[in-house]
Amino acid sequence: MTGADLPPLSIRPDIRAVALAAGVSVSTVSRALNGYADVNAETRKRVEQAAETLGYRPSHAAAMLRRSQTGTVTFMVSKPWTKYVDPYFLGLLDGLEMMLAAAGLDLQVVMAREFDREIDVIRSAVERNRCDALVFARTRPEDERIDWLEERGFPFVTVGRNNRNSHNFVDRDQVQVGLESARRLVALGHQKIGQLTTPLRYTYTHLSMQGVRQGLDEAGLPLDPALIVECPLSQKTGEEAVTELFLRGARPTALICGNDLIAISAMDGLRRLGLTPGKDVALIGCDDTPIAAHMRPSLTTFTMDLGAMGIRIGRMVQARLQGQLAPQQDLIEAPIVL
Amino acid sequence: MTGADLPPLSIRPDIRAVALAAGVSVSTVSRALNGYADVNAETRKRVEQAAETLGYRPSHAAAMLRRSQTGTVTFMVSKPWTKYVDPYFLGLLDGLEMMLAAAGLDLQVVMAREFDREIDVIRSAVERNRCDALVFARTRPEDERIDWLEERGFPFVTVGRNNRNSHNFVDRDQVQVGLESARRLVALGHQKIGQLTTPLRYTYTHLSMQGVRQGLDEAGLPLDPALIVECPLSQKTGEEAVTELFLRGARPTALICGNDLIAISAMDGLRRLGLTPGKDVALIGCDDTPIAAHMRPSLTTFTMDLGAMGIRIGRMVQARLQGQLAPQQDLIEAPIVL
DNA sequence: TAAGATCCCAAAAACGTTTCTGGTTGCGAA
DNA sequence: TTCGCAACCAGAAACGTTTTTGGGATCTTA
Repeated sequence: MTGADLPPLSIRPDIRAVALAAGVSVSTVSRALNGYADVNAETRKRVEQAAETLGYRPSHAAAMLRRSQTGTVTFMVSKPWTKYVDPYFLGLLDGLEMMLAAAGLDLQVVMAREFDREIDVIRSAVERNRCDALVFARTRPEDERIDWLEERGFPFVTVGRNNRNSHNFVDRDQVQVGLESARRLVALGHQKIGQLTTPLRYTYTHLSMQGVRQGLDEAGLPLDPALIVECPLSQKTGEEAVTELFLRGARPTALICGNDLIAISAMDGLRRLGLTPGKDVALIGCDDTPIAAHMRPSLTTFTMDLGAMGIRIGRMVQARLQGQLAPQQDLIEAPIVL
Repeated sequence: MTGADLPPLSIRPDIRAVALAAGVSVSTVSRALNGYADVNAETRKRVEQAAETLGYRPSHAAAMLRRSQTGTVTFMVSKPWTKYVDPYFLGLLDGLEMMLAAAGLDLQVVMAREFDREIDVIRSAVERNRCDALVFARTRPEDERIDWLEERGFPFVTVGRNNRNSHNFVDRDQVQVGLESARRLVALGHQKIGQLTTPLRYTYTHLSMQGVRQGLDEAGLPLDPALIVECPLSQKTGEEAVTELFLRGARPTALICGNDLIAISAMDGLRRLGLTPGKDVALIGCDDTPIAAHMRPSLTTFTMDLGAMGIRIGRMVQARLQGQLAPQQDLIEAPIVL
């Protein structure tokens, strides 16, 4: 007994160490711990016991190398639009991470800092094999990201649709949102209803506008293009839009806003013009940001269970990763909140 | 020529394939591509050329297995407090991701959904060897997470301090914030200055209060404990606090609020009591959430460059990962915004 | 009792890198 | 010429799993 062959103490235990301790082979340990069927119940217990007492943690890298997968899904956030639309982001991430963690998957976050780099970021992520699936939002009617991924058969889920909708997505029922907005304002007697829309490059903007159009149609009201302004995603976006609107002589009595920030900054714009928001011009928002609830006048908006949305995305990712190829698509309702 | 030995087409090329194409050994390819010195310039060029034309992407899993590291840093977000403090989160993540990406590191996000699970989440992350470093916020004076990690020598950076400060951290200069808040209100003639603080379990709350106390001292004003209410991180937090304050008979003429949401909901509370925020009771916030800028009355608050903060964190992580052991600590200023 | 089946498990071959060890060249100095 | 040294590179041994292959028991069935 020289002691030279003693196993090193307090070092991360191998799968070999577990096998030794349990008195079985390495392969049996692997099968036992991974829940394969062809291992005796008692043997499995012995292995689990050994792993437990040794504090064995399988090496992720090794497992992933062998299985040739990564065990992570990547969420790409497009920076330019998130700065002012934060709440959207975290709630979603929360639900998503919960589902993924339960499935043993990691969540990675990458940022696309410029609009036209989004495709590069995606390409890099999949070509370097850093993830098994992708999630991203702000889809466009013609979305090269979707095209590229579909072409390659790489798993992904989007928040929002494109004009083909042959892939996995989750989306708010934007048409319904637009429709309800219009109906509500019509019911209040408004005839000249304006729209401060989110950027037109995004699909959801068009869907929302489609809903509004439908609502106006129902009421026999015309759709006046002069009452529509596209708003960029900036801090004072609504204020500038309102100014532009009234400068060109349009006099809406109500405004349907693409999101809460547009609505809230539009209020500033109205005040600057000497108008009282909520009285002279009715406003309706969309998003239910936490702070919006404290605005005066209070803002009517549409809420959404982002956590639930994230969970559904997580489920879709999982299903897709388990080989389910038929596209899953989910529209979630966005109840109005006064 | 049977064709049987033809290399398979359109399959992910090996490092072996590159070696073959470049007419050099596998190890040379590795050293060439990883920028080692002992490889002839011309050879290196040939290797890079071959890798390029083959579209070679090294397998992350294999490299990480061999190097026995993960190439990712994990950001833990504690859910309970983020729901209403979103902006804090994304800006930080943005800067951090930028630095990490530049260093070839991945950013992973995990959520701690319950307060007392934070340590479990951290333990799991490091024990399962899923990351090379950790980042988290909401530090407490006695923070078991910090203790645990320090004990183990695992690299990490926090947003915020504990009562020992022997580790890497980035923080806003909270004392300064409190001090300036108090000075400002004192200068406006206020004598009875209340505080609606963030939860006392966090270090930054105490630092901020310390600053306020210092400001009051300077002016020879007493610190009245009856004017202080601790606010949980909820939607109506400030409103409830104000109600409690006035119910117990305290009549502050100014309120220093721990964050913008507290301040904004406190306005609601004041209105409910028949008081006019900004006139009857002055308010001062902290955080500069994007929407707060549109409040009426407008809110004085403290801003912070979160992106820069994230970048500094990223730098610290990198330095630590490269073996720099001396703790780096950074206080960033938080200018007041009216 | 022999012949399959069935149930477990061991051995070994991957997975694709990095790094350690050592060997071959070419060159200047002894 | 010989030796030593530097520069460059090849070979092979890891890294820690999973999965394939195959084989020895044990159990059924005829």
